[in-house]
Amino acid sequence: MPKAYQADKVESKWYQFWLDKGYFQPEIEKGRKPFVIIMPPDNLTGEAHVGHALGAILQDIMTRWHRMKGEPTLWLPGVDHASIAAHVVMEQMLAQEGTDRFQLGREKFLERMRQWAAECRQTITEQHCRLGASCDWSRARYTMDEDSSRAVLTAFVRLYEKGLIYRGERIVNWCPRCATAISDLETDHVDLTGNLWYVRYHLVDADDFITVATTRPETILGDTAVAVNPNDERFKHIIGKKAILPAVNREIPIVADDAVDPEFGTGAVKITPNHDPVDFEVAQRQGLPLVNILNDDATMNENAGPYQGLDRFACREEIVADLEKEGLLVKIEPYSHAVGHCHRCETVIEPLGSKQWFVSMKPLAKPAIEAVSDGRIAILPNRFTKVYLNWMENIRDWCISRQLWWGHRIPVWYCQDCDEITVAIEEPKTCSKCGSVNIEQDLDILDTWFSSALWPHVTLGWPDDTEDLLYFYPTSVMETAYDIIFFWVARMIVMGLEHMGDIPFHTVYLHGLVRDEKGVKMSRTKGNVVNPVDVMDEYGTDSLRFAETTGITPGNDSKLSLVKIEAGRNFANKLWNATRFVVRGIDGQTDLEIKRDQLPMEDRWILSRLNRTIASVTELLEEFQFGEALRQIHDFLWGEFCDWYIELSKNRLGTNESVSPLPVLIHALETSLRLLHPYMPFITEELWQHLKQRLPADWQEAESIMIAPYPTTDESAADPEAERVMEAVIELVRSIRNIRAEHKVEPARWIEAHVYGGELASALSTHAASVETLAQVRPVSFHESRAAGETGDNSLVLVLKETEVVIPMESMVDLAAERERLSKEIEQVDMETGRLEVRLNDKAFLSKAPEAVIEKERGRLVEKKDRAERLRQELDRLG
RNA sequence: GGGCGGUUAGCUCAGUUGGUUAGAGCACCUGCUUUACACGCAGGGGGUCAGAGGUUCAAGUCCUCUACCGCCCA
Repeated sequence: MPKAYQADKVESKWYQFWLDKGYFQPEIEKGRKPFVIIMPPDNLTGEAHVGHALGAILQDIMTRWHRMKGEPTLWLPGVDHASIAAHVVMEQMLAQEGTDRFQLGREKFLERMRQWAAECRQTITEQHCRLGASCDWSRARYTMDEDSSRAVLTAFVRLYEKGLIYRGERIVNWCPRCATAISDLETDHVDLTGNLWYVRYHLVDADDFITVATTRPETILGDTAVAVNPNDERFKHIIGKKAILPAVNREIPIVADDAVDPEFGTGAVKITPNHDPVDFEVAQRQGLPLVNILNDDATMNENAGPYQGLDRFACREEIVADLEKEGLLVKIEPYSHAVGHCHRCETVIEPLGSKQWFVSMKPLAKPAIEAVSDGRIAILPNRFTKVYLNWMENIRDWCISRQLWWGHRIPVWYCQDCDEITVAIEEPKTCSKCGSVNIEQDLDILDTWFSSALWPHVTLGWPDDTEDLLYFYPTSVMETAYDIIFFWVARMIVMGLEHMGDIPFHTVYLHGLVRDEKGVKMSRTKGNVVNPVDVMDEYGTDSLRFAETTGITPGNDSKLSLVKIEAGRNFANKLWNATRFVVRGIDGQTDLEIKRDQLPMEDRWILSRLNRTIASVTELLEEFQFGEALRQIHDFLWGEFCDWYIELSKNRLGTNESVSPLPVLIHALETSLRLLHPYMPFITEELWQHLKQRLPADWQEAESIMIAPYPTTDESAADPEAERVMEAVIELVRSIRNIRAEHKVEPARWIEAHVYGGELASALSTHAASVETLAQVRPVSFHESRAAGETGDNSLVLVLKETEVVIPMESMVDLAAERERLSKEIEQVDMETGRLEVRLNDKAFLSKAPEAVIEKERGRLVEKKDRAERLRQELDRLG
């Protein structure tokens, strides 16, 4: 084994090995509960991003853990066609070629998309392999493959037939750049400072006028009324009269409507029903006509009269200028308001009256609310439950039609002869009512999220009753980022319940967003995206996996920094070398069985500590506390196994005098590797194989660590006595090292030490050799207690928890400094003793605190008092 | 306007049913070619847990309010 771990030389071979062995594919074992994660399908456009990597890493951790526990484990990967996002990217590419999708035509455009999609899917798959994702590629799905497409159409038809999908004329969010309607969720509201323009409308047949305020003066062209509040005394006299619209000179009525807020602007508002959701409702109540003034690209249409052909914002400027010329512009006030922007391309959206397809959400939401509120689905962290319920309880109908081409085309055909609409999964030849062949399919496609909402059951085979669907549904965990809880998670719950009659998953685990070192959200436009492949190339996959999972907590954002990645690499290297050390010891040894009845104390100690670590890590994994579980594995391996157990073992390895530490070294290391495997699969496999290769054939049955059993606790390994003694040994060594450093004793110099161990004396004395080596003390002697006057004047005395160390070392002793050191320690202990005494004299504490707590405090007090006493004696002795 | 989260060592963050003297990594200081590892070893310094009030025998942890930062919804 080389001196340092080289990830690039090691990682490449194992993924292929795992694939070849078919470890990622579960066996269907009827009667046994499987563990199932459906991977959130990656966006076609979603190039390598450490945020996606985090999701994949967490899912892989869960998957590998459950697989090692022996459960039939399925992690099903997939890719999403990302309709609108793909459009944006492809249209940019086309623009660079000086063309656009309309020039290209629908069929040619789709052909280009299919080619490009195939390349993207390849890249996405390779990235997952690099990450070590142990997902079942044989079940990989793509939202546009034949089965998925049929499922999407089936869902549409069934919902339509149940009256849960309908077509209607509504105000939708129109993105002029994407040239499509988008849903409310895809519309981001951004607070912008604009203006409130006060515009005067003359009244018909009267020398009077009414002033309205608007943030969008260009919409004046689409006004069909002015509205006032019916209770507003200022305007009562003009209700029913007519006003003249500036610029186009159309006569419009003045109506009264409760929706008008008398506090806003002048109290009179213009009504533009085709371009504002509130006005649309007013128009419905008041029977007002709709006038559309916009083309699909947000230029003004023929209804805009002289402004036809202008872009909406150019039109705004011109119309304001014209109003001013005519003396109709009363004033301009700065005004801050929320303006909708397209989630994908950040273009200002236009509210627009339009005929679209909608999902009727209210009836569908009801069971989805129940499933979460009654606990059948748990959302972690729990605070997102309220967020989910709040959204679901105020749900609005979902606009699912998109005027785009890349996606699932709406399975609806309109008869040109009788106006009947035919809704079918298979393309019909004739109208279902009149039999005419003169039918045309709806030009629109479905929102990508409509197909994503079906993902858990579709990937398992729905609408067919496949073996997979029967066995793996409902799935276990949905692991994804919290920013798509509405977009995706909520809708999956809705659709899973609707189509399957059962929840799609038992637990939703939401991870936070990965930000850059400064805490800024990564984005391509900001150029602060960390490419996981670059990190893996330089530091190895396991370093990235460590960096992304260390210190994380559910639902909280994390920052990815080079420091964490380096920490991962350093940890990997530490493990590499620890294994190198153990492996070196194996050479030639054959008797590697742990002999329980003759184990020295440090062996029993490390096994006891290992057992505690397993128990704790298991508990944390069960609670989805991945960051903390990793920290504990790390601390055990580095802080206990490497720092102490390996060091302690060195003395014994060279000799034949004592029981060989090798069996325990191997056992503790190998078990820890299995404990760590879900987090750092490559290095643990490599090291595990190094061990396996050098050990007897029957040492481990499994041919790979990833299918070896996950460590379980062993009550018989718990050994409090060994932990107590070893803690004392460690304390001993540490305090001697400390005093050496304080007195600047050269590292190579041996000093003498006498240890007074009380009831631990004989136990401690068996560690004489270890204390010698680790603390560089020789000779060292062990005694029970120190008789008065036995200690020479020129000795340092260390007063520890249960023990004392006397170091006779004339040249080291500076009496004044010693007194100060002891006084400081006494002061410290006295403070603690004081606190404990106050507590233990407090009747309230004694009567109300649990007995166990009181006992613990009593024990501590005895201990502290004892130590304080011994420290004082020592100070007295120094005079 | 409603809701949520954060504020802990110089930096990044842990600290989950309230119970020892609040931890880690990095950074910093002092030593070290100790026969696995300088991607390392040993030792050290560094925190009024944002502020105020409250509940409790006991509060970083629970409650209320305030400040600042961030997010979501309308």
